[in-house]
Amino acid sequence: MNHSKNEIGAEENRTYVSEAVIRRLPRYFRYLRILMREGKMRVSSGELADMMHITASQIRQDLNCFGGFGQQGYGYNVSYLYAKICELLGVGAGIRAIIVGAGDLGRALVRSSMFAKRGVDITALFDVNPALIGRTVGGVMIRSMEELEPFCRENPADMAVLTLPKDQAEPVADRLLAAGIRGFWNFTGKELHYDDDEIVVEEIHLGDSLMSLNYRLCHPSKDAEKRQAEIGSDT
Amino acid sequence: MNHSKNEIGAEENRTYVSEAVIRRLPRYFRYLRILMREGKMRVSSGELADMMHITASQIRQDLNCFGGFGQQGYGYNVSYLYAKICELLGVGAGIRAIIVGAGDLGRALVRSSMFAKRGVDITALFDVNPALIGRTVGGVMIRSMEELEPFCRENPADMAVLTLPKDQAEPVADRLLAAGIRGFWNFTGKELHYDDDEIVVEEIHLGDSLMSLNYRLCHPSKDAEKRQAEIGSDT
DNA sequence: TAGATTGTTAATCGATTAACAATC
DNA sequence: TAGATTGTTAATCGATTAACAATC
Repeated sequence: MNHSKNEIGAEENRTYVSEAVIRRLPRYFRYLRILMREGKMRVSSGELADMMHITASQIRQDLNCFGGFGQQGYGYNVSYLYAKICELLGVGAGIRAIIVGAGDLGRALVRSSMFAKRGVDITALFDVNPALIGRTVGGVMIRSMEELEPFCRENPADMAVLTLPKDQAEPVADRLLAAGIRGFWNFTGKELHYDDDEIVVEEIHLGDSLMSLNYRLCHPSKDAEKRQAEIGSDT
Repeated sequence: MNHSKNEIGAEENRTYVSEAVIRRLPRYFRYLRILMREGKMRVSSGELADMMHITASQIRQDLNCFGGFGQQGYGYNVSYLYAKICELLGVGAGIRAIIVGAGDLGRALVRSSMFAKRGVDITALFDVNPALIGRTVGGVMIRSMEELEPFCRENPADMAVLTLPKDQAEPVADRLLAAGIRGFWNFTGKELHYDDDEIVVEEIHLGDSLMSLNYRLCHPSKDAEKRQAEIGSDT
């Protein structure tokens, strides 16, 4: 990723892009990949909508935030649209990340193909545990936390993946900010909030996700309740 | 969890509860725990709002979906409200889960304290890999995929955590549905969609989350851009 | 009682959907 | 040209915020 300037895209008529739209971009990315794998050349908003379980209107509206990627009467060219979405999502921008915390989760992440697939380069792993330091996981060396600042000076990173214990999240995030890191992928469960809108935080709260599932399991929708009752009276 | 009937709560004047509200409930759960740990007896919507970076109005609106948990002029009793939220989220309902896929992620999850903390009981792990079968991780035995149906017959589970390869997600989910499972915590990256609204799916798409972070790193907000430009001209 | 803070209604804001003219 | 499908505006829907009366 280019660290000296931040000019983007060129022609794009970027107005304000809502959070909701941003969250759908990776889904477009994934479904377009499926179409490419299937060898489809073109796709209409209607077809894509059926695949993705959203409306065609929403797709056209979303894509038009970034420019006219389609063609009237034809639809969208799959590989062209895919290329555009990749560009938007920074695939190929050479984004560099470090992982802080080499516990079960940190190690599972670095061993996965997730980062490579999306063009994110993991340059280092850090941990406090002396038993881990020096070991290599998924081709990445585990370093001491003392090396954090000197390493970042030599190898500027765009983001840090936080997979360390909750109580260390805030102090470590502060060190990372001081070391020039501007993005956090935060798995710690301790939410990070900054006023500065140059600092980007993506929270992954697995516990919250689990509980929302629990809620829906415990509180069936009215329709489901009704059906359940009918089954009950059948027996 | 009670498998024979699905009566809920009792007095609650449950109308429709939106997805947005459901997703905030686990946050209330977490922040109330913090207040309890600190020994606070009462909290006002304003105080809680400051902690959570949301508006007091939203908190009052949210909680009133489920009934009047507060008291005018006083605020909310922390432990009472916490108990109510726990009840809503099914903590203590004895929810039972199995994990399908004992790879890095499946093993990382079962070894974490996440499930225990939220009253979810992991009763089994399943995998196809003969080298893993019979081993115990986080106190849970890894079983063969052939045991899936017989095990579920003997030990009905409420949900399955899907941590297996993408291409197996759909066929395995179908087997689980046939075996009576109604909830999926889906880490596979292959989205599951069912018409039946008794079937609950919670998608965790780590790749999508990472990409949305990438997007925001590559596209600084207008404010941030302006500031960046000023810094640039200073040097 | 006076002060505080909820519960709840009304106003605002934003996101989704529908409709259709533009155009390939 | 006729048919298809986008780009875009307008209508609808839902969620958030503001306001204030109820009440502890």
